[in-house]
Amino acid sequence: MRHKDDNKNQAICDAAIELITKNGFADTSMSKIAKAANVSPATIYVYFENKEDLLNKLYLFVKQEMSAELLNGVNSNQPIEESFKIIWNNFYNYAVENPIRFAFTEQFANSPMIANCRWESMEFFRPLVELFERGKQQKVFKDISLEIFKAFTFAPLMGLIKEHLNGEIVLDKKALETTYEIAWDAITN
Amino acid sequence: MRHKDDNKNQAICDAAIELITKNGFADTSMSKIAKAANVSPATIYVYFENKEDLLNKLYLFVKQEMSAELLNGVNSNQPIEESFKIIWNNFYNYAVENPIRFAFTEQFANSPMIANCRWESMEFFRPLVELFERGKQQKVFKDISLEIFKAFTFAPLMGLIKEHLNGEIVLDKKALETTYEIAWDAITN
Amino acid sequence: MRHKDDNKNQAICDAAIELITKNGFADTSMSKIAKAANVSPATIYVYFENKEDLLNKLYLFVKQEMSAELLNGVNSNQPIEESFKIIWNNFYNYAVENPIRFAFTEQFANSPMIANCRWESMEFFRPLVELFERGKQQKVFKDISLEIFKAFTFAPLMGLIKEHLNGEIVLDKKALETTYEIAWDAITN
Amino acid sequence: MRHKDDNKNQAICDAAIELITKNGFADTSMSKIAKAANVSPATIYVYFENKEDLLNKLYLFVKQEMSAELLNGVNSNQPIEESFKIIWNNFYNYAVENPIRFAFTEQFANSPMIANCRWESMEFFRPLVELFERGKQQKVFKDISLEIFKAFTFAPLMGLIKEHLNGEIVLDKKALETTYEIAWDAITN
DNA sequence: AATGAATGAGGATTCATTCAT
DNA sequence: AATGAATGAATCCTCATTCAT
Repeated sequence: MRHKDDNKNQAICDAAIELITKNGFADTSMSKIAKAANVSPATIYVYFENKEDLLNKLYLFVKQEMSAELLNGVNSNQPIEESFKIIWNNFYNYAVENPIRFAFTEQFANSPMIANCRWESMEFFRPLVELFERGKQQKVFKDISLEIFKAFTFAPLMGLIKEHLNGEIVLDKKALETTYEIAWDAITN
Repeated sequence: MRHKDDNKNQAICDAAIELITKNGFADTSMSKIAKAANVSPATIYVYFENKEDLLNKLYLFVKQEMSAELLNGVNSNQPIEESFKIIWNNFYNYAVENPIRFAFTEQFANSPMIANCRWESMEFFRPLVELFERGKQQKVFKDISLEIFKAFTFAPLMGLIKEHLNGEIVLDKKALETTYEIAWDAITN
Repeated sequence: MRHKDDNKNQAICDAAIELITKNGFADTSMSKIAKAANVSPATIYVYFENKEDLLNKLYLFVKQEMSAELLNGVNSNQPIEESFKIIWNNFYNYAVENPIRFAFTEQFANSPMIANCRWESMEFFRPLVELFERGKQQKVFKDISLEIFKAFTFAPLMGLIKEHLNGEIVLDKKALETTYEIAWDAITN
Repeated sequence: MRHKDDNKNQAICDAAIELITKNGFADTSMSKIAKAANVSPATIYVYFENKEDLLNKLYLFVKQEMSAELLNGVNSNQPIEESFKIIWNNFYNYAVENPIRFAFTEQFANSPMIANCRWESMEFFRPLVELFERGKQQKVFKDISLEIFKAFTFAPLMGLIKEHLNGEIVLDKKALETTYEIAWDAITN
């Protein structure tokens, strides 16, 4: 018996993410993924039940990876603002260093495929939610809902990053700092 | 020569938007659109060159319709804030009253299909851009770029509306007001 | 608008029946049928919903055709025996002249695909059932069920015809006559 | 060298027969057989050369088993009629107690897969043929061919059993007796 | 203008089989 | 002997589009 080849699995995932990001869901077929991954179409079905399963696992995988990067350097002994700023920069860095994966999650999140798969319900985003709660308790953050919090922190950041990656604007460190300040003011007392 | 039938055109557009929003691009074929519009597949090609053309025209059509609604009641003699607030509420009302069209544009905007089709380059969004410029000149708005302006006004609002339409939160008039205030503070001096 | 081409329909049916008879269900794919019928695979789906639909319609079509041939020359004013003998010979002639269609129905009838599709429930076989009932009333036939009647008339005949068509035996007019007499004796008082 | 495992062989055969009977040849793949037999697909190829080999061996295996049951209690010192009646009842009992295997052989026999595999050529059915010859010599049976003999004995019986197993009729001991009498009369002087 | 028929190309998935352990 | 991984070929079917009317 052969054992499953982790390289193959990774090759399939990478190929799928890249193709989807470049050409969209509609134009990304299992055969194309297979070809890009240098694998037989049938082999994909050794690792994933079907296309939907592949897509879902892909999304979860990237989100998980992203969340790990996001929380890099964060701990609960830091002042709220320090943690927040680290996350803010981590987010920017992850997106800029992994533009394809970032674009992939954005496209995925806005498709009807995973309407029911909420951000904060994911285990690996919990630390972020807890940070927010702690900030509220410490009266650092305004008394607003998590959703409004996100709406004035990550939503603007993500929008700007998208435009940056599309080449529509340049979001350099300085612009990032400006944006950070506006966001911070918007959510703090 | 007979005239093209506006009803048919409209039926095709409506069917396409609804199907795409409900099932995604990948599951929306020309035949399905035709069937949903009570029209022959061949008929679609009387009104649109091909699928890509249909999709693009669809997007432009909805965006145009949306922009008209957005500016409803706005004129350049009003104070900046009044105009802005009207637009803010128009946006909310349009999205809530046309959830399918709103979801359609969101899905479309995040797909690679129209990466090169910028918002403010569209003729019909010009009044909004002009309002922003006027606000900056009058020192009402901070001296920030249009993109940052959007990032702290429409981006948060759209995110919250999406969650509202998905049933994840309730964005009532009161919550809308709260959000408005945060946004207004974020972009004004 | 083009109108449906009866030749195409017929070509598909003929090709399907021939392939199935020659190679069996398992080896008869839609593409092979299409190729044999000189038609695109997609064209089959203009005439039939899917493979199952094609197969069922095929079976009904052949059975109907067969029943029409069977009753050729039969009328309710004839003596029972005359009618019966005509049907007997019609059956033989049909099978010998249409060996492929005959083999097709036999293969089909013994597959689990149409377990629920009973012979005599088909409208077009009714006259045969009625002949049997009349014969019983007139005390020509024994007082047995329709199933037993079939078991000693058509079942033996079909079995022998199959062997004849397979080249295992020769069922000439004389042997047919012998068989007829045994069958007739078996079911009559 | 380890021995081949008879349990595995049996499990594969049973699974194959059941699946084919339930779903037909077309829907019975090697993987499905393997899964149903709790065995790896590759394991099947330890016991059988390929799919065709498996199917043929399956058919022969069941036929052999069946013939052994058929002749149970028969010996050449009995009167012809006694032997015949025993076989008749054995047949019925086998079919009713092994409906799946019985249905399997029927389906198989009517498919083009084994068109060339004649009944009486099989070694294990020889005693039955010999009984027939002896009956003819003793002038018990009519002077008819083996095929006609079968046509009025086993063919009717098999047809009725099939309908019985399909739930279309009830073939109880009494009906079986009636049928037996008709058959016996049909083939005896 | 409008349309159902027609189609080659391609969709997702499963096939029978072999490989490497 | 036994097996899960691996696969090219084939499965059914749908696609975007064009044709003929």
